[in-house]
Amino acid sequence: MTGRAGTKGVPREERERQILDEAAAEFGTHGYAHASVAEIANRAGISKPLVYSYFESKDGLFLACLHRAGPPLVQAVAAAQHPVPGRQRAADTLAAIFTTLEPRPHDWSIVYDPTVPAGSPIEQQARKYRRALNRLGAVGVSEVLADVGGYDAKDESLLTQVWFGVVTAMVRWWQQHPAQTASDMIARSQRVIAAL
Amino acid sequence: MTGRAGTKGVPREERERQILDEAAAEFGTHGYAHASVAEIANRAGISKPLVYSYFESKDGLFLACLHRAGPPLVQAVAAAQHPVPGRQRAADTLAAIFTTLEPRPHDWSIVYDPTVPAGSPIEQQARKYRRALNRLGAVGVSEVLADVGGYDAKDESLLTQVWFGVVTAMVRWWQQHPAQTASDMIARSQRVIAAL
DNA sequence: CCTCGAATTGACTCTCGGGTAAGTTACCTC
DNA sequence: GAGGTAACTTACCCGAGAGTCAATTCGAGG
Repeated sequence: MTGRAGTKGVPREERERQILDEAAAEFGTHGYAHASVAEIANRAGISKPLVYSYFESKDGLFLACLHRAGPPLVQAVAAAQHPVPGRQRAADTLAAIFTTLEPRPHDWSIVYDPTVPAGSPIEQQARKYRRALNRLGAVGVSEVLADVGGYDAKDESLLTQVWFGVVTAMVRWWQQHPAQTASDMIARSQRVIAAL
Repeated sequence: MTGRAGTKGVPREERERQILDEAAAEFGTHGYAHASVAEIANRAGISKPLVYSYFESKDGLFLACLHRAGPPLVQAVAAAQHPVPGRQRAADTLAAIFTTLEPRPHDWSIVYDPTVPAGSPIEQQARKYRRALNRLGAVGVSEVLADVGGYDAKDESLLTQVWFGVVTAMVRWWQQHPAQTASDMIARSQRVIAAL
């Protein structure tokens, strides 16, 4: 933005962090396909080639965001699975997700970005994280369904997708109400779950 | 695809219907921003300029899809609102939605397409339909919340968003399992709702 | 059978965004 | 203070996709 070339004294590590933060926000709001690298550079106050010099490509940049977002989520959700009844387990899982997402709520949208090109390496990586989360979610789901009985495998798949639809909806709502803290969200989600 | 110009004897009205069908599928799967008019033309077995001669622009094409998708949904959902307890009302509403969506499940994704450019006329039109559906959904939501009490306006907004997240998740699941009929979906959704 | 309009196309332009080449500034070291 | 290197930029290339133009074929009236 200065118009002049030459270093500004910001070390690579710190710059990379700034870029990743802005990229996560941009990818999270517009999705991979709509996000523009130039816009990400703008937000970070630098120029496009610097982004390309640190991360090789748009894919590389997204992948870096993914690798920062995915593992903490998987780990937190796995740690939240205790043998308690369905509603409580759902609430615990949501609490773990909100806590993990506190620094960057957009990270969820990155893992569940529907606009990444099918078959691309980034889609495969995202799918790995999603599959891990899916497996964890399916446990709670089948437990809930088993209580009532009379269901088939497709019902299970449907309810799992509904569950992630619920999480996604809550996270998106959070993104639209950034003033809310993670604790606020946990409290709200508990009230909402109780109402069902 | 013939390679030759000249009429193929298909009257405008029928061609428009074909184009709209393919456009709905394409917009529904890839979203407005990713959908390519050339690809829509391909699927319909015609060339791009014909699409532009019937619908003026990509916006015009999307708008036509919107106007075919929105009103039936709003009307069906409105008609499904009876003064019954929360769970039952949700099931009724879902049944109305699935029935309306039977010919083209992608129509839901068109009304809720997150990739339409903000501020554009098509976004404003889509927002109108969404707002209508939202108002109807909010009635059921506030009723559900009132039963337990101790909630605020933000909780209401959150639960409304969650409700539409649930519907969207179910419709998306349907799109991935096209062999299911509307009746199948209604039965599944009822089982799932009962399990909560 | 001749013309007129509707249906239809190949081939073009223009813009936008990913990606690159080559150069510029500042600091650090000897 | 003369390199060398890390942090930066401007200016460009190129492919994809929206949108346009001029021509071509066919069927229906006179």
